[in-house]
Amino acid sequence: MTDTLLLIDGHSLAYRSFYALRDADFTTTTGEPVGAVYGFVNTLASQLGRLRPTHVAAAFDSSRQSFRTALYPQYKAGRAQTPEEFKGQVPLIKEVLAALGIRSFEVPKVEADDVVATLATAGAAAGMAVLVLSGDRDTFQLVSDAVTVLYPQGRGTAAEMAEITPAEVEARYGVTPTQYPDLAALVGEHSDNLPGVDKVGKVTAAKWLAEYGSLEGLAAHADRVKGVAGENLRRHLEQVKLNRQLGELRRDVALDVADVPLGPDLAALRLGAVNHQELDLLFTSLQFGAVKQRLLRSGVWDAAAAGQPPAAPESIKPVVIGVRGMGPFLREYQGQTAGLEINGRLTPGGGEAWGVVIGFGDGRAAVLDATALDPADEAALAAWLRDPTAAKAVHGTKGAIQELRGSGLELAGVVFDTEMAAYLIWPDQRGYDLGGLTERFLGARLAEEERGGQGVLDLGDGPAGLEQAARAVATARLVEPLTRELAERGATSLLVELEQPLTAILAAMERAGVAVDLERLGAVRSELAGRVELAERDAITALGGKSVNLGSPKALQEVLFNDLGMPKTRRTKTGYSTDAESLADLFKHQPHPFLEHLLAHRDAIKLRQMVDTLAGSVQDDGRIHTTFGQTVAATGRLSSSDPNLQNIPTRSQIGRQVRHCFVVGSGYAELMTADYSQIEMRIMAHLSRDEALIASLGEGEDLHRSVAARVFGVAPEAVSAEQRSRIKAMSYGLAYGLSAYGLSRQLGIAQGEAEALRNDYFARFGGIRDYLEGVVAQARRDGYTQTILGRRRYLPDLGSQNRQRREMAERMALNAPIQGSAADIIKVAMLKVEAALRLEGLRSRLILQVHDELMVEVADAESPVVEAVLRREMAAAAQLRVPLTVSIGRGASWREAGH
DNA sequence: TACTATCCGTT
DNA sequence: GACGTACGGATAGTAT
Repeated sequence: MTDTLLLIDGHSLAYRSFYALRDADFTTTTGEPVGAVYGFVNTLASQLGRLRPTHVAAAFDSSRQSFRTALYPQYKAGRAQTPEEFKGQVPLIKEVLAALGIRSFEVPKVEADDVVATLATAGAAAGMAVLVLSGDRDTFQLVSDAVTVLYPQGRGTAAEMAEITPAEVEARYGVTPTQYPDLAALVGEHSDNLPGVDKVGKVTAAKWLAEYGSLEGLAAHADRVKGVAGENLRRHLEQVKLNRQLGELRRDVALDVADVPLGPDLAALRLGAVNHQELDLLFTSLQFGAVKQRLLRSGVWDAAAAGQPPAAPESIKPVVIGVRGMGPFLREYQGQTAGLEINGRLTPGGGEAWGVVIGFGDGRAAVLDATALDPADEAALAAWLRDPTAAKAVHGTKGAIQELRGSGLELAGVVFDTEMAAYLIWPDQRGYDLGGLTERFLGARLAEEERGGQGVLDLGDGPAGLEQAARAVATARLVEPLTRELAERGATSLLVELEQPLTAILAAMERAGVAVDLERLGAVRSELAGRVELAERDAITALGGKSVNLGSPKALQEVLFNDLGMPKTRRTKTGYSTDAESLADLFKHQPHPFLEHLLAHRDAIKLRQMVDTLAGSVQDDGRIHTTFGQTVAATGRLSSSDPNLQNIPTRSQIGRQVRHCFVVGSGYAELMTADYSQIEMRIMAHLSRDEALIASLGEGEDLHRSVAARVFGVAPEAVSAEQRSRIKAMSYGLAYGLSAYGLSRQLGIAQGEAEALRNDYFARFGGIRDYLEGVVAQARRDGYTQTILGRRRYLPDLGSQNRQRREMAERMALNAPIQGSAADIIKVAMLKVEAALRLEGLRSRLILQVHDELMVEVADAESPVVEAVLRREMAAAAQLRVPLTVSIGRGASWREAGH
């Protein structure tokens, strides 16, 4: 099988993509233009899939200056300036290529074409089939039996690629590829600012070359050429010779690939492993949702892997043993950490397990059908699973706990969660699939199921269960490299002492759930449904009977900006914004009743939908069981989903009615919530050591009033409501990296006024200013921010040339230590509270966490001691330079227990 | 059916 | 032209 080398003229392809998509307003939500990157990657994806190369490289121009401009300063003169939006995208393209394991070359003083020519020549000499992807006809001189140029036909990124073979060059130009530069020199190239011979096009040029063999031959006999064209030739001969010299591609460019006697080391260009982490990160920031799948679907990396054993990842092909051998098998590996993989399914607050796979680093695995074990085996398995001294590694412990628990099995002794470890290493990633970790850390791939089936496992040595077995083995093998990686980042104790112990608590909280009063929920629903109808009727009336889909931003734009002729609002990707803030602005200018009814409708319909979802989430036990995400939020917070119980309304009256539907369950006396008061400002005080802020956080003071008093230089009692609310917005804004502009908008004041407020604030709280400046500087230096427990967030964009990306990263740097430290603290508190509740032998249980708040379902008569536990343990979760204060609420519903 | 865009709830 | 973090989730609209 011949190796195929694909060479990409990066600049040419990127430029085409740029112009093809520049009018499409192809930007991220932060406004960064990414059309060229998108077009490039898509073209790459389709061409890789079609051409299936084994080796790939790309070349870029290093600058406009090259040996050609040195020879002929007017070379390519007159071309428009390279647009800035384009320049900014080239590094991104290179980053994508790098993540895909594709080398990019950029060599000073030569153009991308010369690099391509050098590699093409070397590839052909090495017996490879060479494909050159370029929109520059100069590359036609490279065409040979071994080298084919793929030349885009027409515009756009979906353009067909013509395959330029020697025959195709002949057909198009009537010359051989070797003669092509001679022809080009005669005809000239307008875009390169190279004038050709007047009256000479490709037909005449080809005729001459056929007659004299080459430009050299033609020049030697120029006097014999007849007609006006002949005269023009003689007059322009020097220019033609120069053209020829400039058009010749260099094939001897020194490249930073190890040179072997015959040229560059092409083995280095072989497709290898994709850096999924890097790629995911890039595509997330570029907001390329589906592009990765399209890319990887081409399968060339898989092909590369299969075709070349030494460099390619090997498959983990476990040796699967049968159930009968389980006992001896486990004894054999006593003391070693087992990889545990559960075959099962999750349900709200629980799950079920039907298969258990136990694998070890040496590649052997036991595949057990949990539903068909004989009693002795079942007891042995259950004992092993719950044995805290039998060390296990699991990818996603919480899921395993829930599935096993649903089948009556207890899990203990998990010493390492590979998913959690990966999260602590790269908290910004979207997900942490085991296959990706296996590739990244083991250079191997998971063996795939050979027969279609999930479901019940075959016993023993059949192919079924192979994938699970491979996953168990991979999990065991990942422990060592991940442990090393964690240690290097100082995250070992976060994993072992914080996150892993927390997992069991979260599992129990999910299992417990929150009781719901469905009757009450139904009443709220009715009220909301009434509001929806009323608002809809009123809205239509306000439009004079015209019916419109109030849920469609597009339809609303039509009504607002065309029918009603309202002034245009903030621009969005698809038109003009119709969000609540914009509508409020419109109402100020033009108080049309439609706007009010629209807002009322939106509120009501959203809430009604939320209520419906909640009602639908109530399980047979009358409770809602959320799922907590422990490896989702980049700052270290938990997330909640299916349903999300961390965004239940609390601000509006009707919203609080929804909270009133979450109630204490039967067998319990009341709900108790415990909030950290202003935890983010306390962390700010701790981290900044600002004396004034520390003083403002003294016992029993109203923080915002106290800060306002200091900023405005008045007594706390003299602070007006307005002053207090401005300072509150200012304080919280700071923790998020707020700008003067943002502050002015939020407070509805002039930007200058906001600026002045900010200056006053910092004049009194200089420590905060110094801290905030320092935190960004340090993050830029270290590459990451850190929380009080050493949780890191890596922010490579702090060094970005792109201002929007950089400023976004700066705000993340400001916020991550604060939000993340708060997350650390409440996680510690959860461990301490749980331990104390168990120690005191209480039946009360943690059931919810909402970032700075814990909810406990309190058993009869336990209320005082639970309150004491919450106050004591939450306050003791961290020793800051200011006290951690906790406020407690209690009642029969969340609303009553709330604050 | 899968994905993006917009909007909005919480902290 | 953008301009406060971190999420989950709904609907509408479009692409496949």
